[in-house]
Amino acid sequence: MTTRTERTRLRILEIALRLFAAEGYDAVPVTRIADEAGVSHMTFFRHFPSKSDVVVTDPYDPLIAEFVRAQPAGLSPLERGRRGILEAWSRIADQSDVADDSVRLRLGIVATHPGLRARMWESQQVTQQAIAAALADGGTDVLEAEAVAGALIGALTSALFLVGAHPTLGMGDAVAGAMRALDPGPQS
Amino acid sequence: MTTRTERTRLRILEIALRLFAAEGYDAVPVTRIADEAGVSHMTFFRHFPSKSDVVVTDPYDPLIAEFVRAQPAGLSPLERGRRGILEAWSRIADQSDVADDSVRLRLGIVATHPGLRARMWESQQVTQQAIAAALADGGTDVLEAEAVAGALIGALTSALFLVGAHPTLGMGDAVAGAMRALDPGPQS
DNA sequence: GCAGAATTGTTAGTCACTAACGTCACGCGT
DNA sequence: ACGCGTGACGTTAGTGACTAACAATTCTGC
Repeated sequence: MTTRTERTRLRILEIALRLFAAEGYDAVPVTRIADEAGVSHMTFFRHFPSKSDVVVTDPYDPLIAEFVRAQPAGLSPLERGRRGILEAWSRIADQSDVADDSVRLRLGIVATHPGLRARMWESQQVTQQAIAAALADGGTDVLEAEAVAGALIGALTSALFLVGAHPTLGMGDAVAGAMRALDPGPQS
Repeated sequence: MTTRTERTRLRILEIALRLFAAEGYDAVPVTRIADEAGVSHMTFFRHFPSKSDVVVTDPYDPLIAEFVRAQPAGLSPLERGRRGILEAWSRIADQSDVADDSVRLRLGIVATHPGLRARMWESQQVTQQAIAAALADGGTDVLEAEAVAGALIGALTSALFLVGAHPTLGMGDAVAGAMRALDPGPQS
């Protein structure tokens, strides 16, 4: 049951992504997208609070934080975060359609544009804060929780940008590789 | 020998920071800053390419990458990065004046503003890329180098935001704490 | 003091985004 | 099937960041 709102939103989104990919993000004004979608620029902004949201929005679940919270308290904060993200990813990868072409297309657009990279990082901050809160609730002190969460999101974000820049790199491999890079290896 | 350019730049900077701190970043238009500094808005933009540069610019040296590169090749990439940043920081802290009040003031303004946080992260990306390149030159594969660099900058950035939000937290302590959070501890 | 160079000002314009308010069409109940 | 209320959409007018082109000013070396 697709409502009218969803249809309009999707139409705007597809046209915008096509134009951005073809002509470049900065070269395409919002009015152009609105025109080609047969709507006014106001309608565009009602569906996407800002131009960049078209390309940056995907609900990278605060569900990640739940998986972090679920890790055994005996582990170091970094290790809890690592494993939480890995588990969350495998859960997400199951219900596929996340690794679909639209995501890759968006990552491709974002990866080449510093301002959009920053916007994407900004959008990940809610996840980062959720992870930090999960760790801090587990008794980790605030500075360490914040630093670990920042590191995890930083590594993850870098990996996703690589995916956008490298058509041959799979998202699953990238995420797994990023988390492996933070693996301390066997502890003494 | 302070040139005219430097004087004008400094005047704009001081007035802008004062206004931002007093009334909020979004509430102060560029024209207002220009007026109070006795210049036109064009002069503002000639000294600061964008409004946010006033608050986000400080040359957090690509010197960091040199210290990373200088770490022994036997260590893991993460460990090389950790130690490189720690050494770079101690070197920077020596020639003081980095930890001065202006930096804290700017961090305070940035920390409360999501868009500015993103801009600051964006400005750290040149350092991140330099670190990634340093690691990749040392034989680390690209994904791991990129992920580690992202993690380091992510942790560092989070720590700096905490400094901005917490007047009692010292910058040195924050940086040290952030790096400690990524310490794998004694390896087996 | 004067020529040339660097710095700044003026003006006019583009684009992202917002507020207020009017209008129309969709889909719901009857 | 048909009206009617609500939500989706349009229009207009405006603000603020930022740029280009060119004119005017101040500064500096000689």
